[in-house]
Amino acid sequence: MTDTTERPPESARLLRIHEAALDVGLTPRSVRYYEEVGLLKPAARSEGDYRLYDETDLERLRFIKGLRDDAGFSLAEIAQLLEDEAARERGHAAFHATTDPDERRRILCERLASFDGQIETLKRKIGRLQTMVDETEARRARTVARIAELGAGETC
Amino acid sequence: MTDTTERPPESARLLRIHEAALDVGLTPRSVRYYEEVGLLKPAARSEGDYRLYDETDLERLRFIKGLRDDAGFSLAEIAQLLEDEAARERGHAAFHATTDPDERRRILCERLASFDGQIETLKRKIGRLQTMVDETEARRARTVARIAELGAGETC
DNA sequence: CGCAACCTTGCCGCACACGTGAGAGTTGAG
DNA sequence: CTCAACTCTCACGTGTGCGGCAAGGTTGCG
Repeated sequence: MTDTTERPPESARLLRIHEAALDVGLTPRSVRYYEEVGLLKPAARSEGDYRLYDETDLERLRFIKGLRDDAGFSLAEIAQLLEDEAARERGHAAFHATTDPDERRRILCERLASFDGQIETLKRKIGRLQTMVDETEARRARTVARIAELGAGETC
Repeated sequence: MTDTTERPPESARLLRIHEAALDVGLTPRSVRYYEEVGLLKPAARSEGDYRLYDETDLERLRFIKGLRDDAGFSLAEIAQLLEDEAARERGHAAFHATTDPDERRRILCERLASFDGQIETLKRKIGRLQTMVDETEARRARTVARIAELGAGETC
C-alpha cells in the first residue's frame, strides 16, 4: 500500500502451469489431465488463456499427488474424496443459510457421516498395510535372533 | 507306492485355474496374466497341459490380490516384493550350503537389509495415510463439538 | 465312447493415466 | 518490435491390467 513497486498482494501470486507443476512435482500434462477429468480448475486464466494457479491450487495438486503416489488411489477415488469435501463445503454454506437448529444439526450430522466414511476407507488400507508390516517384522526378528545365535561379530 | 488307488496325499491337492481363481477371489484371466508377467507359475500342469495350483500358489495369489486391492501396489511393485522374497530364499539355500560362520552372518545380514527396506516402504505408505486420517479426525472432532453446541437432541 | 464343461494359446479391444508431437497463439525481456 | 520460450487445444501413441472371443484340445461322468 505504501510503495509503488508492483508487489502482488501475496494472495495474487499466480503461477503458470510449468512452474506450478515443478513446484508440486508433476508434469504440465498431468495437471492438464487432472483438470480434464474434473479434479481441479486453475484459479484464473491470463488474457491469452494461460492457466494460472494460486497456492490453494498447489495444495490441491499436492493432495492429489500424495493420494496417487503414497496411497495408490485411482483418480476416480481421489475425485470421490474431493467430491465429499465439496459436499461438506456446500453443507457449510447451507448451514449458514439457515437458523433452524434441527436443520443445522442435520447438516452437521451428514458432514459427520462423510468424515466417518473417509476415515474408514483410509483405516482399512492402513490395517492391511500394518498386517504386512507386522508379518515382515516378525520374520525380521527371527533373523536377528539367528544372527545372535551365530555369536560375536559386529558387522551389522 | 503301497496302494493302487490314486489318493492325492494331502500335499497334492491341486486345483484347476477356475477353482483356484474362485478360491482367492480373482478371475482365471487375471491369474493367467500374473503368470504372463512372471508373478507366479502353477505348481504343475496336467497331462493335457491344464494349469494346476497347490496351496502355496493360492497363498501367493492372495498375497498379490491383497497388495493390489488394499495397498494399491502396481504389479511391478508386487513383482519387486516377490523378487526380494525369492532373494531371501536363495539366501536361505546359500546359508545351508555353507558352514562358515562369517559367510552365514553375511547372508543373514543381507536378509535383514531386505526386510528393513520392505518395512520402510510399507511404513512410508502408512505414515501418509495416517496423516490423512489424523487430519480428517481433527475436522470430525470440530464437527462433533459444533453439534454439541447446538444443544440437546440425540438424532445422531 | 459321447458329450458337456472346462481348459489351452492367440489375439484384439478397452479404460486409465498420461506422453508426445502439430500447429497456432501469448508473454516478456532486450 | 523481435524473438525465444512458454502455452494453448486437438489428437494420436503408449504401457498397464485385464475382458472377451475364436478355434481347438482335455477331462470325466454316464
